Amino acid sequence: MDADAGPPGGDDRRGAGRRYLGGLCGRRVARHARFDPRVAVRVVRHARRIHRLERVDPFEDSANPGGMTAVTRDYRSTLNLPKTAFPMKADLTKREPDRVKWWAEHRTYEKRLEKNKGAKPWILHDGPPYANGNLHMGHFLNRFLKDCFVKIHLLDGEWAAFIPGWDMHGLPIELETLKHLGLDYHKTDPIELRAKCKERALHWLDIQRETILRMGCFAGLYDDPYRTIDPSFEKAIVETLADLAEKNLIYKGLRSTLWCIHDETALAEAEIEYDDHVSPSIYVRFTANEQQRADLLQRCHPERSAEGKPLSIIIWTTTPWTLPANLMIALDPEARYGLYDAGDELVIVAEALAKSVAQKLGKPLAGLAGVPGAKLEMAAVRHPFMDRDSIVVVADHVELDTGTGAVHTAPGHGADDFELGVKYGFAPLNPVDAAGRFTGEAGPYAGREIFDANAIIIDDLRASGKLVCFEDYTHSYPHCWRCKNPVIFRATAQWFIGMDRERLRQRILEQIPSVHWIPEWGETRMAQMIELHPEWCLSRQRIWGTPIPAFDCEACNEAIIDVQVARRVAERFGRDGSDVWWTEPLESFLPEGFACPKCGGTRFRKEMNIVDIWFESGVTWRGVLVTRDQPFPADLYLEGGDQYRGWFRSNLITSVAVRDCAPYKGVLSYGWVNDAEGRAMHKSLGNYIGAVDGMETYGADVLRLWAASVEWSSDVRLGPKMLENVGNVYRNLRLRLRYLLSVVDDLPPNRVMPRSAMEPLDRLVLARADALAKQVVEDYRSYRLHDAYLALVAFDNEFSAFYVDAVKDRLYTSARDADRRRSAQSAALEMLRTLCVLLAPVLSFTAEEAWQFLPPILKEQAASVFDLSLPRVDRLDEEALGLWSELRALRAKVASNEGLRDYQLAARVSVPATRYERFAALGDNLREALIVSQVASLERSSNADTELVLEPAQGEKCARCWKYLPLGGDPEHPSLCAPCGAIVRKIDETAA
RNA sequence: GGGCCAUUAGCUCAGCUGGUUAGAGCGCAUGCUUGAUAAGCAUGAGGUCCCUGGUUCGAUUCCAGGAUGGCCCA
Repeated sequence: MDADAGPPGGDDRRGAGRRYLGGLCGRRVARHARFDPRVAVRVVRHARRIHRLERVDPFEDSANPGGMTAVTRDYRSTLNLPKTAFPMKADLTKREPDRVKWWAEHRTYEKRLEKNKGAKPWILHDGPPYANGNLHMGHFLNRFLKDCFVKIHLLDGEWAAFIPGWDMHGLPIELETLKHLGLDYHKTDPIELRAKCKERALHWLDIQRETILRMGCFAGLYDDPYRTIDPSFEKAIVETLADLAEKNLIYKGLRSTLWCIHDETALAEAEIEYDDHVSPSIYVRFTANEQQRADLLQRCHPERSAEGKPLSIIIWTTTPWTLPANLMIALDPEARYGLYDAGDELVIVAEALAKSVAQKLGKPLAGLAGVPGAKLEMAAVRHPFMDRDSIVVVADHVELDTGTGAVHTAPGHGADDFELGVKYGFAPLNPVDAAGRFTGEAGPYAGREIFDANAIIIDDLRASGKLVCFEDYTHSYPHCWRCKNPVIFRATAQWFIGMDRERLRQRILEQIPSVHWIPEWGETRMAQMIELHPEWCLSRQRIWGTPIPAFDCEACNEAIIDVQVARRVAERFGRDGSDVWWTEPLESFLPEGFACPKCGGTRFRKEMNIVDIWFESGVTWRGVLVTRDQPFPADLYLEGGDQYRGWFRSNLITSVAVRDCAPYKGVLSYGWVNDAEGRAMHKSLGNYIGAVDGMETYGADVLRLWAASVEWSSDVRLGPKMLENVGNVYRNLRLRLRYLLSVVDDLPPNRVMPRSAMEPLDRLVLARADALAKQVVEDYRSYRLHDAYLALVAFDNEFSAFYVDAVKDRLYTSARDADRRRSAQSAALEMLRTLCVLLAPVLSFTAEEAWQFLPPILKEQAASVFDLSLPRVDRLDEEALGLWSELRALRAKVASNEGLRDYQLAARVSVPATRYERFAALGDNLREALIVSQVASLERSSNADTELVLEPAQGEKCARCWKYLPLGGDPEHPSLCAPCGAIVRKIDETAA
């Protein structure tokens, strides 16, 4: 027996193909004709096709040895070929906008939510995007993920009420508005500016909402979003402030705050960006007077006499303008500091840095003595140009890798410095005004702009001999996130949340482990964020925001935030909005007879600071979940990883402060969207893809599929090549849906068969589909979108190449209403439902489109794909799954057999008896699955336990079904096999 | 500079607690089909598992150090 027996003439066919193409390859055509290479490949394939149609098929010849290819009747019209109006070409950019309208008109989301009413709630609480500017692909990912998970939970039968929102106050909008309208901040009436800001923010909200809807996010949701400018939201903000005041967590105090002299406002940590900046780096002598010199020498106990040389502590700074505010010099208490003879002077610096200081001095240093920094505490030297002393203190933030180990300390101009000032009892000296000019306290520099003063101070130091050295120094320096100018530290009176009052920080840390963090490292990340959180500065000196409901006593200047007053203000804002703070007199918010709790005064000044917008978005749990009667805490917060420091943190702090409970049960974070090379996208780099551009180029569904195809728990990449890649996968998925639609097209509802009545192979494929559904649903429920994507694509492939290819014969050649055909169609219908519902959360547009092309009578109650439910598969049919994979392996073996390859219908396959028996239950479906004409069992006695035997099928090729069978049973149809003959006869009779 | 994350085929990704020839989809090449047809099927070529050490009988996997990129912070 010749197992390699293939159809005769095979070699000729290959030869013919090769001759015709003459080595032409797609890319060469492309270069020549200057088209898209993919188009060129199609051109080549088309050329081959034409060629083959014209040539004589040697296969046909061999089937009819006599060469009598009698041109018989064309039986094609008697087949049940697939048919559907579902277009092959997606035309997403054209069709998607219509679908958006369709969903809105059909109120698809509202209806589904209504249907799920009373079910278990699942609340994804929306972190508000900032209503300023167009949306980028990071926003796309954000919106897609939220939409996708909301849809998953809706399809899973839960009450997934999602309330989207916008963050609408704040400096960026205020600045954008001023710029857009060409207004001068100082000359604009606050109420007018606030009105303009509101208008501007609403303008951006509309644009962003439009974009989000275009993404396929459920319409209807967006009719009534929450907005931080809503009176009800402002009320929640002020109520929270009142609660914080009641709980002793809010206070006004002088603090060294990050301050932008350009925008004239204090900045929160979150409003700072670090960027390289060139600063003047100077080493400066702080020289002791006679008495101080004696004290220092006594502390050091030099072995040799120090004679009469002047003694200085040398400090290093990169901010000369802070020198007028210098009050102290900080040393590391444990590190050793040396007293050195530099020839004509004595200097004190850290021993570890003496070498580098010697270089700066340009003189060798000879050690005279060494002591730990602690020994010098409370010693003093003279300020280089102000008429006062600078006191030596110790601190553990002193670094010993740069500078001199003696740190210039100005409590008015640095966080560490401030803390030290508090510790040693120095009130911060702040000789700089809001606009960055020196005040009278800066002595000779009064009136100068601080950065301009750097050069003058350096010149003066040089002239007075206090300057050791000066050079440019490039380092990472904090900048204002808005205006990009370098910021400074400046001590001002601000409102704070006391992170360390009432064990707040500790209480927050205690809540963190009870939250489900995805990925897991989110837990340590958040703990870190809380541990590192400094006192939270709440106040901002701008007007586009919610006022802090406080006031100062005119008599004693006491800053007052009174719980009862704050609650009255909250009520009032809830009715009329926060403009009333500007339009109404303070008295209208005070209860009758209110007096200063400190001095009894009755005249007050309104606090005109507004609250940090991070605080506003930080109370969305209250402004949305509580205000709109949603369950608290929410099931999930879902944002980019940058929000551990932002919204995840701000909500956690305020919620624990007020309710002693995290506002979320789970937190899911995703990574950054970078370009194809993994670099951050920037408009200036030209690698930026806007959300609207992306959708107009590729279609929202392709972008949605992209988002599911990448592993977004860490950073993801996005570029044209990837989107083309995903586009191909999209096309495959679409065409499989299309094929299924074309199969079920003529299936009458009363002929839809239950699984139990189906052909064995159809039951197997549905068992496999169950396994898919089970996995995908589990993945969906645990937010593993990417795993679901992989499973769907893999199944899609397996399904198409194995099952569909096999079942075509049954679908096309059976009698139209034969049970064996209706069985395959019923399986296809079930498959279609399963695939549509599984794909709907991701490919919302395409799944809905496919569903709408299903014959209405087969849709049952589901007007939209979102009326379906995710399959609930409790138990898998393991036996069927085992059989399925064995069958696939057998088929692969048959199909990959050299010689037989590609000509399977011409073959008869004999399989080992044990195998054959294994598949006995499949009946004729075994032959069908192998796509051969005949299957037989090998004799038990043969030792071919693992071998297949392949031989030419007996009989001839039926002109209708193409299987090899005995022909000619019916004289009227000599080229047909018996079953085909009977079917054609019946068709002819009906037609007649 | 510090914390965290990532690095597997041209691209996107699998690879469970260490164990034979590291897998999938897309792309590419070749062949088949022309009854899913601007489609379908089959086969194949692609890998220094980022690098260097260490632990181990054995490392893509564990440990340490480094490189590159990213986020967050200084």
